[in-house]
Amino acid sequence: MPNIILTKSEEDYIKAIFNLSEFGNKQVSTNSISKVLKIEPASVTDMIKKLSHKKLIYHQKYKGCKISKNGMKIALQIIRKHRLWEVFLHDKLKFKWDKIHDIAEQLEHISSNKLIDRLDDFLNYPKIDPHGDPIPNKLGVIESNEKISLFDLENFDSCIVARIIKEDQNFFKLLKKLNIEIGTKIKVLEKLDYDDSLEIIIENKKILISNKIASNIKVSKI
Amino acid sequence: MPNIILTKSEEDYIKAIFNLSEFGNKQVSTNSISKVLKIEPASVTDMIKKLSHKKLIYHQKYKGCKISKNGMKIALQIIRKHRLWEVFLHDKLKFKWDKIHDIAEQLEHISSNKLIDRLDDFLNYPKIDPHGDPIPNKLGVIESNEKISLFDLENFDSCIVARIIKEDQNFFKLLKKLNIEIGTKIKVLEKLDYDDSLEIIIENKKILISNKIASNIKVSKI
DNA sequence: AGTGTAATTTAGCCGTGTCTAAAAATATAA
DNA sequence: TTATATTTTTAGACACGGCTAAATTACACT
Repeated sequence: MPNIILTKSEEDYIKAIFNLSEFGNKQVSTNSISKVLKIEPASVTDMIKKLSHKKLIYHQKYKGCKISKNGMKIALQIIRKHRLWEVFLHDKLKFKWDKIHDIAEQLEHISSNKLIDRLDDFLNYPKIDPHGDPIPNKLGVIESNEKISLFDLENFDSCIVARIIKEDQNFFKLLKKLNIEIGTKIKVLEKLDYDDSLEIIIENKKILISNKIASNIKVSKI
Repeated sequence: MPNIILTKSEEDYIKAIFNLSEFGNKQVSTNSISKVLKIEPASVTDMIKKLSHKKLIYHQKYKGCKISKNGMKIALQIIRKHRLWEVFLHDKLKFKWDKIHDIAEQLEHISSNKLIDRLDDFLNYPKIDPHGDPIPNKLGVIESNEKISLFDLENFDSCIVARIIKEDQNFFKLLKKLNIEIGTKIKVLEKLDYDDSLEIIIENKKILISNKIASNIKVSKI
């Protein structure tokens, strides 16, 4: 059980590295971290050294880094906090699901285990956040019920939107405009050969979405 | 309406200076700030210069500082946030009233006006926090219903504890041990001439408390 | 295999917010 | 009123987490 106190910056890096690592399996490049955190590569290198010194990641010069067991535990706790706060903001404070991310980004750095456990209890131990992302439990375990991507459906399949992969704020806004959110029913009409975009029906309206959009929407078939 | 973004440190100083200023009336010494924030006087001087430059306080060399109109507005917003979060922690998450301060100390720095307004609504626009401290409204206005200090009661007066003046964590712990909290009924038996301590009855038990304790407990006479 | 480009690291700088040590101003007491 | 004590400020340093510019390494392509 690592109980190291990290700065906000360190936590941001650990979370970013974890998110880029596909559950700790992939080597993460300095540049990719630089991009998601909007921090220059040179600065990223500095922080990589620091986190590597703290044994939260492994680092091979010029070869990117890999998150350690302890780093992963910490990342999962931060993600847990983030997602629980999102549930609070959405369910209790009635924020719209596309407005909660930035505030949760701040709240995730509040440090008190007791606080987060009580919040979890207060919210009734939710399993997913308002974007459909699974919430790790106290021990960092994620109940993984991986959904299929909208892009992988066949023509004429119907489905319910289960999860929105967090791209960025613009992606949320776009989905809002298209009336797509968790629970929305979608029917696939046709996957176009031309550019792999998808013709779908939402609430009796036919629309076209790109394959990029489709692959970031996870669904359950019905 | 000042909408300047301040760092956590700057906010801590503004709050401390406001608290020491007795509603902006009193000149606040460098040393007193140093003591409450546990930061060396030399560092305090630096920050005073910075805040003075931002017109949040006035500063005369060697003569301490005074909080400005804008500084006061900011301080009141921070205090509002702090106290609303305390209500949340106490009423919703069921934290004991003597455990909430430190967590609220972190939460008060979360910056989102919308968040705090929704929280206020969610909590049903509370007028006081769990320590009995009044909560400023959106405009920074405090509904002041100043209570009398326990120390100022006469022999054989009865009262209800209305407010605990925030001294420090030890004071809270002490009161907890004495079974004194907001709403506790107290009867004064005698103010002792010898050292101004007070003999009081709580739940049929006679105890002795110092004048320092008594003067930091505000009550309503019954 | 050699070379050019992209990724990464090093080196050196800067603002923030802290510190210590010493100097200056103010307050207090003889 | 003068000496002493206390408070406050100045000066100079440092850790942190950024930056830019330059050097180095890795990789991809002919």
